[in-house]
Amino acid sequence: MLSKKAQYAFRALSSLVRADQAHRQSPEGEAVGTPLAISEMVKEHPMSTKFLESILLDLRRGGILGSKKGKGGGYYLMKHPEDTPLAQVIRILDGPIAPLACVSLNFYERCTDCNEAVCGLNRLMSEVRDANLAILEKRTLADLAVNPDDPIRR
Amino acid sequence: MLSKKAQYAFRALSSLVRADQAHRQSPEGEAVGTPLAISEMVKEHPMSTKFLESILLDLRRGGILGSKKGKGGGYYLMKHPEDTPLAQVIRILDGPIAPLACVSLNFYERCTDCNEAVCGLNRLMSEVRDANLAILEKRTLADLAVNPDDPIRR
DNA sequence: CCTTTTCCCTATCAGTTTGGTAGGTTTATG
DNA sequence: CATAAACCTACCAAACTGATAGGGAAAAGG
Repeated sequence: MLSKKAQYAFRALSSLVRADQAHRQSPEGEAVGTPLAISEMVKEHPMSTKFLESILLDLRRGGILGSKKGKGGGYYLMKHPEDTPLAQVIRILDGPIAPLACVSLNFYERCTDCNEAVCGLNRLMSEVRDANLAILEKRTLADLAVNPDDPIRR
Repeated sequence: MLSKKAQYAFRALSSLVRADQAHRQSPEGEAVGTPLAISEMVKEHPMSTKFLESILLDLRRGGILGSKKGKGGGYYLMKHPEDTPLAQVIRILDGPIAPLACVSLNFYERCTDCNEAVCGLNRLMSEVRDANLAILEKRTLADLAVNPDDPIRR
């Protein structure tokens, strides 16, 4: 199960994606977006401001967000939404995606008391990991903001 | 990530599957297997006896195992190994398989502050859930005990 | 400058979960 | 009746989770 942390992150990120899209559509749209303040995100998705703050900080340290201080400041996406897979967000906030440390690509830890080469569970959980990654590495922040009722997209 | 509880469960279950197989191959093999004592399982997979005890109790309450008390007693599988999907074991010990309660089939809880019909995260996490279930409902206890180096199976 | 607005940082906290231990009760076997 | 096993309840320390508190540092605008 995703932690509240990751869930809140995805909500805030969906606000940031929309801000990013609006920004890019404007005439003088640049690579780096107009910052969106925490207070704005909380207005859209009611939650503890301080808690969200710590989450956004993590995402910034993780390289997903940039920030700007002072009046008119806030957070913005460091890349195009399509270039940040959901997997990256989850890893920063919740850690491993794999169901076992001994099959994790990014948080690997040796299994102390099983032979990985012949361990049945290891093999099965590798399957599960791959199935998860197939989705979470392909799906990106852009997919978060999509409204399925929108007219056909290309 | 799977809890230690689920991991230990899978180890013990792999012992029980092998005991079950041995039993079925014997001349007078019956539907219900010869019980395997906790002490035997711990001999094979070193872990806290008492902790494993509580896990096996959960599996019995969950309908996966049967038990027999007294001398010569122990635990045995209630069904053929191929008839118990891994998903069932995980649900008993770790709860939901879905990454969000609002997309869980067995532990569903309404999302208080999002409209599920248009929530992007909900849609994406349903995808993840389905990918997981495709594996965990298909793979069974029988797959736990398979040795990939064995000669070709049919 | 000075004020306001914003992000930044550290510490703390109550509640829950996790992994595990202790100690005894009940039931079956020989 | 002794022994071996499952069964049950309670307890515990450590970690994690979700959240709060209280400032500090920097940018922008007057």
